[in-house]
Amino acid sequence: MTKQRKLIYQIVKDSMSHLSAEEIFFRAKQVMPSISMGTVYRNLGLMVEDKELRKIPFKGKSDLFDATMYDHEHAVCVECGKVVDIFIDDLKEKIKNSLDGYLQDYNLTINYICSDCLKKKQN
Amino acid sequence: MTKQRKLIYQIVKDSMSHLSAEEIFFRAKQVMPSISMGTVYRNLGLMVEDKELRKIPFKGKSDLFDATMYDHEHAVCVECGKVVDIFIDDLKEKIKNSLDGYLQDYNLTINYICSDCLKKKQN
DNA sequence: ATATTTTCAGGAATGATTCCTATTCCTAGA
DNA sequence: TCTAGGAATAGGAATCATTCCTGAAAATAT
Repeated sequence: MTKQRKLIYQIVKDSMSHLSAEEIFFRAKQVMPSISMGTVYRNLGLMVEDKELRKIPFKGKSDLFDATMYDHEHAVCVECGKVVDIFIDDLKEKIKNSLDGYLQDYNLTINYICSDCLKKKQN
Repeated sequence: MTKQRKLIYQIVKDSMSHLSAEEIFFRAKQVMPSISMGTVYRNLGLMVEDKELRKIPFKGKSDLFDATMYDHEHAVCVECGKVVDIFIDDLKEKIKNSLDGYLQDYNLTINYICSDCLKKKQN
């Protein structure tokens, strides 16, 4: 494991939020100024393959990455951009049961308005 | 409703499959050779807004469009690219219940290997 | 220590989608 | 019927996250 990869992993692991490749790149650059975007993307991709990290794809926006590996979904507030984890019981099982074939992976992305932003809109 | 928009709608409506903007553009061009990609995208976007069409986003690939407006999800075979409709009971309700805020919309994309491709791989 | 393999930095290429601008099309009213 | 004004179009440039490419550096094996 190269030092670049270790650094990238630590940044994602230590973060309590979901980070984009660009954000990871910025943080990594403060520690290792010579690191490049290509290295960030390549290592993130490899770690996702190895199931050390999870990639959360957002169409039209940047992918986000986190180190939380148990099953959960993601909801984005369309007003403030906040991303929260969502748990839906047995979603994976339900998908498997509805499917004629082998389930490789799935992604559920929810767009919502968080309660904070709802309150602001009412005023 | 302009004739471009009517044509685009008919192409999507008449298709039994899920079409990309490029495919729609290609088909439209055969009827109306002067139509442009911008027009296709703009009208698709407007019709999605008006809930006449549904957009199925695929990160890293083209969006697909269909005219089937009831709740359903989509599974893509990672081997052959086939897209099938999937039904999961009460998914919308379950999402609402897990969410602290207002549900705007959601998208569930499933990557799987269809039974045909599974058979081919076993040989 | 040297050869071989892997990874890197930096930047160019990609490709779906959006944006921009000048032109064309519609439509309501005179 | 004619015309002014707004709406929609064609065509192409711009965008932006991501991937790909290349020569250099680093790690590992011999």
